[in-house]
Amino acid sequence: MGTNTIRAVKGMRDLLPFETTLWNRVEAQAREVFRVYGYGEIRTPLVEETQLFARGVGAETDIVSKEMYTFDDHGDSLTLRPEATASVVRAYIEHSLSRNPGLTKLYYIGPMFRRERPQKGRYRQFFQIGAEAIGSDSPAVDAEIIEMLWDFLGRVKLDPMPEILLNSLGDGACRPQFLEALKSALTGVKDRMCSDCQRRAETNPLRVLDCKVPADQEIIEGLPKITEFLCEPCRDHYARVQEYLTMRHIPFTPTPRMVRGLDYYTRTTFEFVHGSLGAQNSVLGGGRYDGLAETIGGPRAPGIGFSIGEDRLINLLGEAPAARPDIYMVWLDPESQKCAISMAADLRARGVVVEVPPEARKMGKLMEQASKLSARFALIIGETERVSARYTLKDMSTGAQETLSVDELTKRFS
RNA sequence: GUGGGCGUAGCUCAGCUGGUAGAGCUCCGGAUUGUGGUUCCGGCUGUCGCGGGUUCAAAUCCCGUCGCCCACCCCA
Repeated sequence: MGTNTIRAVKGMRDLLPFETTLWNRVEAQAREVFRVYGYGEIRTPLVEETQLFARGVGAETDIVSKEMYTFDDHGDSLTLRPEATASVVRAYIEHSLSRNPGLTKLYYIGPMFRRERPQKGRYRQFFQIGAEAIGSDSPAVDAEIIEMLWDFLGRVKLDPMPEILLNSLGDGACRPQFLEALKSALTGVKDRMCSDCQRRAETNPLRVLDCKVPADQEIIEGLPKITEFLCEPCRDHYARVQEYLTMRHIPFTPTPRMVRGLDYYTRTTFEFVHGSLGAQNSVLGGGRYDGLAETIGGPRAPGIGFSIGEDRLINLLGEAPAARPDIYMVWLDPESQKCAISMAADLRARGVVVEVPPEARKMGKLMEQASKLSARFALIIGETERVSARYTLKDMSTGAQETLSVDELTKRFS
């Protein structure tokens, strides 16, 4: 690798064929699950007005305050989307989707951008598969969306399945009271906590609950819990989400200490965590955002959604078997090449994976290539085959050969 | 933004206390001008990340820098 070689920019990577087969499989599975749950695909722009994220996601969040790719476009401040929920809700408002009958259920698959220091399972361009159900605040919607995720992860055969952490963050009526209680409790104990927590106590008290420093755990145990402060409607909502999940036999762990990094979350929040992901153990996260639409200037539109870290999910799934040709065309002279080309066209039209070598080579080399590419069969086409109109099909794993007419051959592979 | 580890061939890596670069795999060719996977023979590829310093001499020691990885912060 020379010094002047141009390489992919930091935190962004190429996905090569041996990886994309698995990516495509996962995405196809996601689309199928979304389809049967009644979700339609939405494709929003990768670039939005910076204000959308500043107001939607929250100006004080880490994402907005220090991780966005923002640039000036002839006087307009634009940014590469760091997440998709704000865009989807923006589109929901812009196109008056609330006029459609029933819930608006949308899904998306695509790249997001955050300028963070890369590490395992964290990239500056990363992919998310997500969905949003907008237009209802019913707890049944919360449970169904989690069911859909559980269904999806089962279908892609994630093993073991992740742990579902569940919490409620309350709403505008009760969360402020909890925050007050938390802040006043912290003033008494923060001096005995780690330096990060002392800082968080000021900037983002909720995050203190999420601290992993062992020495702080006992103190955190003694802090107020959000669930003790939920107002009646929020308490009821949370209880019913749990009932609906239990009814569906979906295991979950109520986790009052789990908080989320985006400002728009209200009530239900959840996170699916997996042990073998390193420090970035969250495979997906989501929650309810009953106030988001209003925050970005629309009508009230309660909603709930999630986003799956596709890079992380893929990480957990291992590797897909390599693609291999069904037939490698071993042609031996120019006339046979023509023959190989036209037979390949017929076979490919039937979905058979056919490889036609581009240049004339010795038969031994061609067989060697067929073998190296793990072709299932080699089809030998030479003068002998042409004059008899019967072609030699060799099974590469057993070495058995047989001669077939074109008709027999197509029948064999249809 | 902060900390730690690591940068030698396409890949995995060796190279001890400084003497100016190697192995395996891959790739290409031949043994084998109509038969591969085994075997044998031959061959290609490196500014030893980059820059500077010490030295008669640096892949090796020192400084700086860049990159990658992991962790922190935070999060998908």
